[in-house]
Amino acid sequence: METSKQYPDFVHIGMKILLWFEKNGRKLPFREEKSPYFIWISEVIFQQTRIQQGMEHYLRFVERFPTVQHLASATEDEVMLYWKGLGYYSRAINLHHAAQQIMNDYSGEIPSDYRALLRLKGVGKYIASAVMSIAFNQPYPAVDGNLYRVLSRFFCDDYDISQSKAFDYFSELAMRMMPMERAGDFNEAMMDIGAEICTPKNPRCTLCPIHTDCMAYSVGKVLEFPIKKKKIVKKKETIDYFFLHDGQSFWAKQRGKETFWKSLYEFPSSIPEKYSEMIYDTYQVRHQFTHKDLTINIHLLERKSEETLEEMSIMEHFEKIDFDKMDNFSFPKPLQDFLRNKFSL
DNA sequence: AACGCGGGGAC
DNA sequence: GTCCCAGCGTT
Repeated sequence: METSKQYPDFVHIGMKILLWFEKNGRKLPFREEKSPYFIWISEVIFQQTRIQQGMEHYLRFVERFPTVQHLASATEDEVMLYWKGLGYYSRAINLHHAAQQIMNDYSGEIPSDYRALLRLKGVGKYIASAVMSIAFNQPYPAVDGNLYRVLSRFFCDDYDISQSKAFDYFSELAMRMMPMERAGDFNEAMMDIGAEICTPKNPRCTLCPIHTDCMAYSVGKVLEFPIKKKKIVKKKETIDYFFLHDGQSFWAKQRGKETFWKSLYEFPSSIPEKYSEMIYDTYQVRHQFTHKDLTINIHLLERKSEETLEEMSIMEHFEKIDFDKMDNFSFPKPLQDFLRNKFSL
């Protein structure tokens, strides 16, 4: 098979992209000084989150944890507090763990080595390549969904992106375009084109610096790419919660790390049979996950004295949380909304 | 190789 | 409401 370094036959396309990027690239805070730490954090936060959606979280996060040292020495609960609302909570747990790996194994310095980066929790081939290219200007292609879309359209390539081999395949294509001495700029430029021009729907092709070279554009088939053969199967699931409070506090418990909403807090999921008559209302909310359609029933129980509540054996593993202290805990979005709407907090 | 994991924007 | 977006860890 031909290798990219031997056949950089589309590098003139990469040059067009760089020229466009210098005038039209997004100005983002972590692009100012190219600090490996800020690049790493931004890649983890924005890997599956749009810039607009996660920017406030990013700014808060790096203000509170400005260095690897700050992040490593924080408690996991505090890290979760700054991650609250971003979703995919294992990212935060892994990020925290990786910060401690960097303290222990690399004296607090982000390693400038692809293999070493891959050993960090939460760092896969994409983030390792992004850090290597953007922070250290090494020629690694940052292959993500943007790149699949831009390249499959540019080359009119029907390679199935749901196959795991697609990563290597499109890495090869990217390397044929990349001006080697400006890998970081090239990768950032491709992300910007994918996010703002070569979008999944309503692509703004005429603004694209390479649309006159784009093979899908030339035959009017842009929207047919990329090809993804595997489709998502959505499952249904129901959760019952029992909301107990004494007017000042309510009961909650931290979730485990087995399934979704890792390490976030939730309400009791069951109560002794004899208390079911205390239910006076049920608040139902549907919540859409990518792979799951969740129905949440929050059963409100009549206000009881603290003594009564403490007697209930089910309460043993739960914490009593004051309504006015709830911001110190990380709740899933629907439970946060419930608390805010139902009790106007 | 297959599966689970969030939340928000566009329409 | 419905549809869409995506890398990483685990198994």
